[in-house]
Amino acid sequence: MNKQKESECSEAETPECDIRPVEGKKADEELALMTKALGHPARVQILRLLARRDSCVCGEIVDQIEDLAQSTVSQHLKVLKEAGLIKGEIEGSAVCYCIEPRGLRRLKVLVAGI
Amino acid sequence: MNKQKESECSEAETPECDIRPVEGKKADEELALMTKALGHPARVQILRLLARRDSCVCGEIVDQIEDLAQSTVSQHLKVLKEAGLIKGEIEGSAVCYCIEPRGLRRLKVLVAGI
DNA sequence: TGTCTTTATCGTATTTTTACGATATAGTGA
DNA sequence: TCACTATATCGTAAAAATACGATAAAGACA
Repeated sequence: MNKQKESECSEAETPECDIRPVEGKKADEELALMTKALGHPARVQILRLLARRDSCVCGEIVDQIEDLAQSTVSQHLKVLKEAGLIKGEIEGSAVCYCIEPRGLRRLKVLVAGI
Repeated sequence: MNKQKESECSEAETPECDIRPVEGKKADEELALMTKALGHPARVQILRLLARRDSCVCGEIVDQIEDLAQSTVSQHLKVLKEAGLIKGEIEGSAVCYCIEPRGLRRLKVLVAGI
């Protein structure tokens, strides 16, 4: 059984990352990395799951992603984390995942800028 | 040497595709397919190349993508085409590629809707 | 302490992606 | 007709992604 603790996601973000260029070689690579990370149905589902909440999700992600083993979901979480789209914080015995607002915002800006 | 013919991209689009849902399993798969297609620096570069123009680009794409063989670029174009993000029209002896406005718009809507 | 829960990591098999050179296809123009 | 050009496709090799079960790690709690 999974508990759900509602821990805070830090929503106060410094806007430094939002003023980087939205095109050029560097931006191309950045956008490619982020879209590649999002390029799997399970990862889209996870990102949506987290984006819909104000708070982090602790220990119920595996249950919500259908038909995938725990280790596989963990791997998908890692991909999203490495792309800077989500973050995971150890919260007692569980790990709480939430959106990395800067990363998601950056993705949206880059896609909108195409 | 590559010629560049400036052929028209049809910009008048029926908006049917813009009123589909932006979340749910179907939308997740759609978004995953599109972002996966975009998840490579060369393909981001190609999409940007085409998005910056009003017209199609005939036969100079390979030159602009550095360090990749012609056959590889052709493969990347195919991936983008299959994802509905670009289209290619045979224009005399050359093939002209341009943005598929509906597809790109759909991608933007889906990403913005996360 | 020992056991349970939760999540990450490892090892591995399978599939997919990426990239290339070679070749096919189809139009252009001498 | 015969080259020449532009693009796609084929065959193939190497790398990366995907998924799983098994196991490790670390906290919770009796």
